Amino acid sequence: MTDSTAQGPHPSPVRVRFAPSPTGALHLGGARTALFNYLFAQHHGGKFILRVEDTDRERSTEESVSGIFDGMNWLGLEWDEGPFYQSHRMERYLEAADRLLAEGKAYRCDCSPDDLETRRKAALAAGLPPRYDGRCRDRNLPADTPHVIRFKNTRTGDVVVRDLIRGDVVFDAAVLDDLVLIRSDRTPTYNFAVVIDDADMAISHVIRGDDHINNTPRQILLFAALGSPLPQFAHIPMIHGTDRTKLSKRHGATSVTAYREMGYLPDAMVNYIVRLGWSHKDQEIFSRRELIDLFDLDHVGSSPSIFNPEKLLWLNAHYMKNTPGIDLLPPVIPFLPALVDPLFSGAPDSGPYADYLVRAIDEWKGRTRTLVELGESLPPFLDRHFPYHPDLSKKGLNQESLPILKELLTRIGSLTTWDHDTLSQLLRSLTEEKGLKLGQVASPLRGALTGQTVSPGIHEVLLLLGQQESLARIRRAIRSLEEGGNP
RNA sequence: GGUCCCAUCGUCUAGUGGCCCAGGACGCUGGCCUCUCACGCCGGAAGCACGGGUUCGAAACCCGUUGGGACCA
Repeated sequence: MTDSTAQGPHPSPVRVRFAPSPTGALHLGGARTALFNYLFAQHHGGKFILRVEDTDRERSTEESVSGIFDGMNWLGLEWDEGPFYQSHRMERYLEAADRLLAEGKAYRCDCSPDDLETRRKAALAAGLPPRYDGRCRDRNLPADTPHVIRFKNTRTGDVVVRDLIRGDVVFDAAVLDDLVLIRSDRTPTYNFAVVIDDADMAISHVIRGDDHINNTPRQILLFAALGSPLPQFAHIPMIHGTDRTKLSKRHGATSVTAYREMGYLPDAMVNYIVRLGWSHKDQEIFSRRELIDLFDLDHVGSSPSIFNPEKLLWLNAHYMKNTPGIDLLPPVIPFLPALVDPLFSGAPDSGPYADYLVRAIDEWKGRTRTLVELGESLPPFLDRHFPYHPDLSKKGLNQESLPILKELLTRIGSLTTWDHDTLSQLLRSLTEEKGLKLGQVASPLRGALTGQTVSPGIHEVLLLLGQQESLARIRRAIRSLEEGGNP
């Protein structure tokens, strides 16, 4: 295996993590972060760890947790370890904070929010940065008074984030605050819990959204204070909506499972989001195997990208067309409408019904872009009672076509073989004898067979429906024309 | 407001100093194929934000400007 990261061979086994806060569904940005972590782990033969950052009990919900798992499963992003929950590790954070306290690397602080606010404003007014002034640093407050635990930050020098995607990002330590590690209610803050977890889980590479890059210098200092080895960092750019702001609910469907409901295939989704920020030369289509073989951090771009639903649609159409009908059957079943007079009885997932459906899917899948469209196209082939499209008389299914339909009824009825060549020859000789173009026969026939103005090729439609059903449908159209003028 | 990041067609991107008066893809568009609709194929319009450097040479390196974004407050 070749190593492709900027900093040479990994000194330790590759262990990456996806660490969502369960405060909503798995959205496109989160899914891409998870995907990049998954692919990186797979590529390097490492481990992909799932960690639920649910320390915010107010905003975290069970629904979000299961929604995130659901989304990851749908996309096929299997994790090797976890899920771990931060809410189950509260004792661990307290213990780590106590150790820092004992080592003089942290201190208790009882400044009230009001005090803090007053001093912050005063600092601002005096033209100073509005950070914590360190009042409690050396007070050695007793443990039995209400307090927060703050990190005793270094105040001089630079903190350099050696980012695999952005290069070195330099922060002035003086602008970093004495950040709170443990709140007065004994819960850990985000930055503290993350560092403890990443250290405990021996994470080798932190691959996450670049909305976290400003947190990184603080985290680096915490790793150092803890005496834990520093992981490598890779901050990937955000995905934006069309208005170029961070993707959120305002931009419409942003959860990945919403796309499942809209009839998208998980492989198309994966292929789309992997190309948002990552590329391999000019290649657009990647199999899962290729992704694992080719993925690297070197070719992750550094500018944010905008979600483009049109391209996702195109990719989905591509995957629909290139997926065997048999594999499209299970996912399309939920999109089939209820039928009035079905050709088959029973469930559509097995037996002759399933066999027929697979053939119908194979005829249609190249003309539909989503499972929703596919599901909508199938009913005329599954149901004897379909309506006639209002444009059909214009398209040729009208009084003038009556003789042709009757001729078709006779000739098709007398066939003893039923294959593409026979049907093709039948239609060819009929058009030649009558001096017609194929369209003048195919169009009314299509209307009679399907009630639709568009369909797969006329021979394929006949083959699919079978001789008896085709004849029944032609008879129905003739009757309807004779009785009602137009169908 | 502070800190940090970003900047190639409308969008996703290739590009790691000469192969680029910039390549691919989506979308748009002209045509071909054709029984309908798609698919497919061939063609077209469309971009290096701006200004300075560095260099024999800059989309690429540096500085600045402008614009955008994220985080914190």
